[in-house]
Amino acid sequence: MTQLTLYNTRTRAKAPFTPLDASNVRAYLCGPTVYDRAHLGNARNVVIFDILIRLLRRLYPRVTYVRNITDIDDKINNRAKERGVSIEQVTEGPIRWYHEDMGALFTLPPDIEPRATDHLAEIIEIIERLIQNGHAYVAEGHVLFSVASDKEYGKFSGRTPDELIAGARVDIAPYKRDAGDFVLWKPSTPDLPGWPSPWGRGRPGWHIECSAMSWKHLGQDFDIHGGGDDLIFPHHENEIAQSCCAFPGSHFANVWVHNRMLLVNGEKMSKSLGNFLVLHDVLAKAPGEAVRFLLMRSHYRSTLDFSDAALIEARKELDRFYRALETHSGIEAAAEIPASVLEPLCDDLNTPGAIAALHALADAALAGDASAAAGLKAAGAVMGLFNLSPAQWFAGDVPAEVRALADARIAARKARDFAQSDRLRDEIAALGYTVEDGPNQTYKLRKS
RNA sequence: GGUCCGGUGGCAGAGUGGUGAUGCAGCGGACUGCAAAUCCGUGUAUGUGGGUUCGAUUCCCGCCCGGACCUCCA
Repeated sequence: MTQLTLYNTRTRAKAPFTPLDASNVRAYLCGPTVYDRAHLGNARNVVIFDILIRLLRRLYPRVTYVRNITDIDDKINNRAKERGVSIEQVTEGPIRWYHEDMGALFTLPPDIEPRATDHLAEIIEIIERLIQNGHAYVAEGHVLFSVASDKEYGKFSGRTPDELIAGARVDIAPYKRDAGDFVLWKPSTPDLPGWPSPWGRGRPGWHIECSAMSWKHLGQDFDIHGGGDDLIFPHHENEIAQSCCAFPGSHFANVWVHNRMLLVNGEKMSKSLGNFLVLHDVLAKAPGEAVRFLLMRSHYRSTLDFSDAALIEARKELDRFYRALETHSGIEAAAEIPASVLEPLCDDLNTPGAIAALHALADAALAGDASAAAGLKAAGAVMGLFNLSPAQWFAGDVPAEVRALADARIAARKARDFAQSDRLRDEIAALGYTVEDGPNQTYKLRKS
């Protein structure tokens, strides 16, 4: 079995992956805060993790994949207040859209998709433990984590408490003992959603829900925790602090996998900059698999600058793979993933390297090598590619009108009326299709 | 300001201490009524100045440029 190697943010180094329990690899991905449509950056994160999960499932008998939904959040509260509706009414649409959009990218659903609203008991228990352990304190109705109580605090993201204070750009709440202390629980006014707690009616802070949900579903220690690299600080630093201090002796996640941010026109795509591309809009102008492929064309730890040109290129590359599969139509995927693909994937998810190997397989398949086609299909499965039949990929459901024009064109060609034949080809092109002639008066249509 | 990452051909994008993958685009050719697809051939690159080395794109240092985090963000 090929050994999987992953870059671990915690150690800032690549290392062979060793599961805590090889019979059940446990992984957690920070999921969406559901108040809006998912954007393309969310998609990169989920697609990359999807490939990791597929790969792990090839390498280990069982993988438990947990991806949470954060449905408690001030932005959600604000929307609910603006619209005069419940938070459930705010989150219901975004959750459905999220599933639809991620499904369109052929990402696998997680095994467990816990919601913050279902884990108040666990959240409260962790906070109580932290207070008991002397890692948290109550102040003016808030419960705060005391960073000074945790000598490990800051190590993960590579910063010192001094740096945190120096870098603080926000007003420091007067009830905080240290500038870096963060909220575990905060009071809710009557007009805001709230839950009963030993500290009064309130709501959890931002980071605690992930500590609670990963604990509930994966245990105190688990294998892999993923997310975008903008979450390293403060989100993941705080998750580690909360979980490790609540459960002395535990180490929380073993390996931390962070993908780099997606850029648009050379700038980070973010909600605060307002330059984010809504995934749903991108999916409207390109096939989901092309979007997926685009997101794996560069290594997950390097920046990816999105452009329409890149999206077109991604689609063209997939065309070639589908053409190779088309020449061996109906072929079954090989039982084994070709080593030329598996090796780069196992080397810290080197998807561009794997794609290069895919091209070599496609070349061989186009030259008539059926085993290469079977290997291509197997390799595609672990990367979440080739989900459609070649006919679906190229043409989808061809309108009858286009079919009729193509049939008429074949008739014209039979009669050697090439002027008419070319006119019909132009008409077909105007409807968005390209017609390719095959042997013996056959043709193929594809979307142009 | 502090911390960190990166600069590879027209574009996208890997690897590697020893003549620089892969794709897209381009060019020439085969095939085709013409195309499309496919096949064959083909040009162009390691930001910059030093250092280490028999040899550096790869390691080290300076410089320039770009990006990220330090605040809600995947």
